[in-house]
Amino acid sequence: MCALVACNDDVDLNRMILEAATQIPDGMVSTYGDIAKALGDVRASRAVGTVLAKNPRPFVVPCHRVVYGDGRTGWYDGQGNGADRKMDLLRSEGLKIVDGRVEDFDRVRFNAFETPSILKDLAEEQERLRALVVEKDDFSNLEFVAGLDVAYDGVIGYANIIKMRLRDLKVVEELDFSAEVKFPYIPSYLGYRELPLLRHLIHGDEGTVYLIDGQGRLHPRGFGIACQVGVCLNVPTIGAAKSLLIGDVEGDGHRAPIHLSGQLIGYQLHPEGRTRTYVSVGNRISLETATSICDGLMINGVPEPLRLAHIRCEEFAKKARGG
DNA sequence: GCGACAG
DNA sequence: ATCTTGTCGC
Repeated sequence: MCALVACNDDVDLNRMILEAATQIPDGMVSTYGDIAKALGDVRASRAVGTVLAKNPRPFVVPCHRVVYGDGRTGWYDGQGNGADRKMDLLRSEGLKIVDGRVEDFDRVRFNAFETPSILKDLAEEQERLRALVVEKDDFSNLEFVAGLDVAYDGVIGYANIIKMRLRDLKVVEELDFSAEVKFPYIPSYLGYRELPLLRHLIHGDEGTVYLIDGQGRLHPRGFGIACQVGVCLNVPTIGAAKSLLIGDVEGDGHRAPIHLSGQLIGYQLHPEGRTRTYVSVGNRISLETATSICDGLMINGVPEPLRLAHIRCEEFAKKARGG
């Protein structure tokens, strides 16, 4: 009997980024990339900037001490404003700023962060769980497809699931769930941002395959969000994304193969005159079945359950805001 | 100038 | 993903 597989889906990376920034002492600076590296992946540097730009506690969290990699001080409020304010604050802490750059950058650059290398841990977890992905049809009496999507309003994520009967595409179930999201968007770590929401909408109904808005095996570590949802909740899943994260498309046909390090990992679906959809295995399904199912759902240019879930979670977010 | 990466 | 005026096209 295959049980659910645990993964770190409750990481508060926003908090960890702010906590790292508080470690920069008065009179020193660091960079967005330095913090990202300390957290385990330099590719999170944009996310570090995004989170610090929305710093809820200025001064308590000295985000003004975080500058660009070349020593330019940059903006203060994340809206393209406050460059002078940031330079004044740094000067008041004893730093020299010339032409918008920190003087003696190397000498005042703090890099002794004490923080878990969390992103490295998560990437290793993805590599480990990837071995648990089942790439063959593992379900009986497939009767329903459920599409999931998430919309955002500030720190809150609004998730929705639309379940349809495959036979006639009739919507048979719909569910909402919202909660605070504590993990920023970082390419290749999307599952850690959205699984905490999606898990409340998935109950492993018999005869149901789940369509996830994002990649499955078409991922740098072969473990995109569709795999993570599938393995961690032990359900059949398909990854269907609107753009490519990795992989090479062969031609631009209606159903073009996508290769990753020489292996056939996905298909591009490209209906005439419409946008492309990139399909790959999430879990407990074969690539051929996953692709055929998606193909049959492209009645409005994108897989219909995802289109409806997208509309619904945006309405959900708007309504919750009071609009 | 090169590379640029799901939502 | 979200921020957003006017503009283009079915």
